[in-house]
Amino acid sequence: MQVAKVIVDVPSRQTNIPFSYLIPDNLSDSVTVGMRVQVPFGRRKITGFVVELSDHSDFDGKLKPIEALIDLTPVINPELMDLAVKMSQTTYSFLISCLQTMLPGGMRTSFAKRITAKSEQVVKENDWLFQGKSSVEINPSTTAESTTKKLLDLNKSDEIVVDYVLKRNSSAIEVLGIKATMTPEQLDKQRGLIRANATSQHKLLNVLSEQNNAKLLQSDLVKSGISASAIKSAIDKGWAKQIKIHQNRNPFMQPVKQTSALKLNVAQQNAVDKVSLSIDERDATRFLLEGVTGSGKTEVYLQSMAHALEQGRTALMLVPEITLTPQIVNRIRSRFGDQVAMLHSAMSNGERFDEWQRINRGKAKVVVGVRSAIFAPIKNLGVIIVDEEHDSSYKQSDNPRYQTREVAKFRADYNHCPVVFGSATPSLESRARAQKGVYQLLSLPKRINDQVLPKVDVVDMRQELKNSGSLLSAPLQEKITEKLSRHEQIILMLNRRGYASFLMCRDCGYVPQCPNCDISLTVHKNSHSLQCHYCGHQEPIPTECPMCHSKRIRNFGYGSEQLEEQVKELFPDARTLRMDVDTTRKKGSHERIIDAFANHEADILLGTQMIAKGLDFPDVTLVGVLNSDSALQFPDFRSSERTFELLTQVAGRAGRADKVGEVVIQTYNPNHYAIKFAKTQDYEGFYQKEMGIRRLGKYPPFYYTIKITGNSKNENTVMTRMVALTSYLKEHLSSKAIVLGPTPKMITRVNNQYYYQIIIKYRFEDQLQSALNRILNDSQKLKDVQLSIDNEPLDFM
DNA sequence: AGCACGCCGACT
DNA sequence: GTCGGCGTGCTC
Repeated sequence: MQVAKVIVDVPSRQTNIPFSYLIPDNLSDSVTVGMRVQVPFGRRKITGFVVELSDHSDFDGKLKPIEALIDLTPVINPELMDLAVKMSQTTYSFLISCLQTMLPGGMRTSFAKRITAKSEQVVKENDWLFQGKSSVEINPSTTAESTTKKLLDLNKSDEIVVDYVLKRNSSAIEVLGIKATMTPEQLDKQRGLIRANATSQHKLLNVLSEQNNAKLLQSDLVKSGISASAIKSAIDKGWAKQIKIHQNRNPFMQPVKQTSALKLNVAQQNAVDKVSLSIDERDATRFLLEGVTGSGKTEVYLQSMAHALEQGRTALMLVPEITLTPQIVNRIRSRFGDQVAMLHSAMSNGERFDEWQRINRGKAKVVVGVRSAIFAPIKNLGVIIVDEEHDSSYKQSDNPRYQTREVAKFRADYNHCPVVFGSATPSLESRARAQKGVYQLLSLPKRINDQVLPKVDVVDMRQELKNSGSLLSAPLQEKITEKLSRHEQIILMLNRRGYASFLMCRDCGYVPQCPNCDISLTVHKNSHSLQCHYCGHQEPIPTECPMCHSKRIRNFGYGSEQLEEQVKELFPDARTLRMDVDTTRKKGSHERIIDAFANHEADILLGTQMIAKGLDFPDVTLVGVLNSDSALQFPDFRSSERTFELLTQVAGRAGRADKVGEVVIQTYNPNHYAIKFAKTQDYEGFYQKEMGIRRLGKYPPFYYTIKITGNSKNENTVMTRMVALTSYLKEHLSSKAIVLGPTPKMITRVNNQYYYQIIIKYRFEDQLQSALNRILNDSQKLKDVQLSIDNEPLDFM
């Protein structure tokens, strides 16, 4: 008997165990661990991952056979299989979720329900469903309840057959395009029929007649300034027809010039030597590479990776979400050429699938990517680089809540290779480990070419408030004027957390709240609506106060939109660019804004955090942080660390070329240590001070932490359950463990669900994992409260 | 998560 | 009497 143990694609606690299936004879040679299979499960058909092959099963019932193979080669290799199991244990999440997150998005398969009528009569009677066809496909997750009921009836009366068809939503390599249907002569005549000022349509006519036989990509046309509506009207007017183009995807836009290794300074050379030695000796040393912006960390990464390749091994480099710009990728590709594969969230599903496939086939020797790239199926790793290791995007915020740094260590152990964690402002956890000798510390103390650090001014906004109340302090305004007159560029950053603009009645103080959540609604000017950032609720902006009917209901607080308005008022001649979630929502718009600013199409770039990181504009000589301390307002133990990090990062943006940069930090807490150390760019000073505070507060890195969140639509139910959990935990953990709570979350109600949390702080608790698993299992039965566990949460909020 | 079975209220 | 509400439990 040949049996495959399968983890089925049903994310629930009861199905979080392998199910046994018979391997039919025709598949007996092909089924391997790590492949996905199609199996019957109850009445349904679903996908699953083969996790083990065996000659027997412990299940007493009758085994069903595997129906089909989805993959011809394993998609999860043995290393990743081990990792998935370990990860599901440490993150308290389902094994199936871990396996799924390892695959590139778009490779997920799902089943569509196919409804087939048993007779012509049935088709006719149910035109709402069949619309003349004898068989239709239905997506189970988007089917309305009323439809489901009707289908059930039809099924009962034996009028239809329901089965399932596999839907593979990967690699849709088809993109929209158009092709001319008229000859150039005919197109010429069309010119007379459209308005002279319809520039977009004229342009399109030119392109159509010049490239009369070509298949034109819609995205290329839009890029060259032809509007989508012009394309649409071209199709309507019969100039061209819409076609689907099979595109050979290549995520790298242009070819890059080959570059070679740069000369290293003493500290850099030392770092490269240490890492190389560790690669040669195949030991899984963890390095912490600490060096300020401009100290040449990237060159150390590149030469370490080059060394791994020389030894016939491979390299994996991780960068934070927003830092993975074409600039960075090109720098890596210029060194390693076509052996580089890139995995980035801004790529399309299809592009990522292609890159993943190249890696899985062993065609790529270097992988560069964001968080999820840590699961790239690259074999024979020689070195792993985690750049900006403190960055919060390395922790996944939903299940499985893994920390990329920890996954990197697992893979390093498995491959016997070193990991290099690099940062100008390392996380306290990593820096403390370096202190204890768990990580090996490598320092790059000097900036390349002995560039001077920018000059940082701190402006006390409490004084400024008395004077004007403007967002921009007088000293900052002066500096902006000065830089503008010299045609130098400026970056203004607004830390938007908690500073979104809301509506308030000037007469009675009423602030519109979200009906589903405990939070005020945010004003969105461009869509002219009030929106809730937590549940997505939208409503129109009222013209009068619903409470007191006053007309004096106005914006309050500052968003980047308000900032832009104010800047335009104060500096009418300056050209501004805004970069925030609103202006970067569309794919590629992020790059477009960066390029535009780099090309001096604007004098002032303003926006939120995302402009702080990784960008390199040599002509920026002034950076202003308008509300540097808004993070400090948050009651969270990491708020100082975040503030310091952010300010240090932004300061690094100013004056990287020959010009000395200036930084203006506006704050209401000029005496806060995070601000003071940021002013002098003194990471080590900050580290010492912050460690003292963490020790006193029994926070990480002195204690490990776990956050348990519970939610329910009834506030009392969650509260009682969480109180019970707290006493259970106190009973089952040692007296040294600290169990805090339960406390309502800062925003207690979201989407009409009430959220409460418990924090556990501990050092050594061997009973913890089993206690938490028991809690999760029990909560399966009592499903009035939803529980989720976050191991080493980023915040306690 | 689905999907079915099963046990109690308001209706042709 | 039955249709249908959703609580409970299983899926190899």
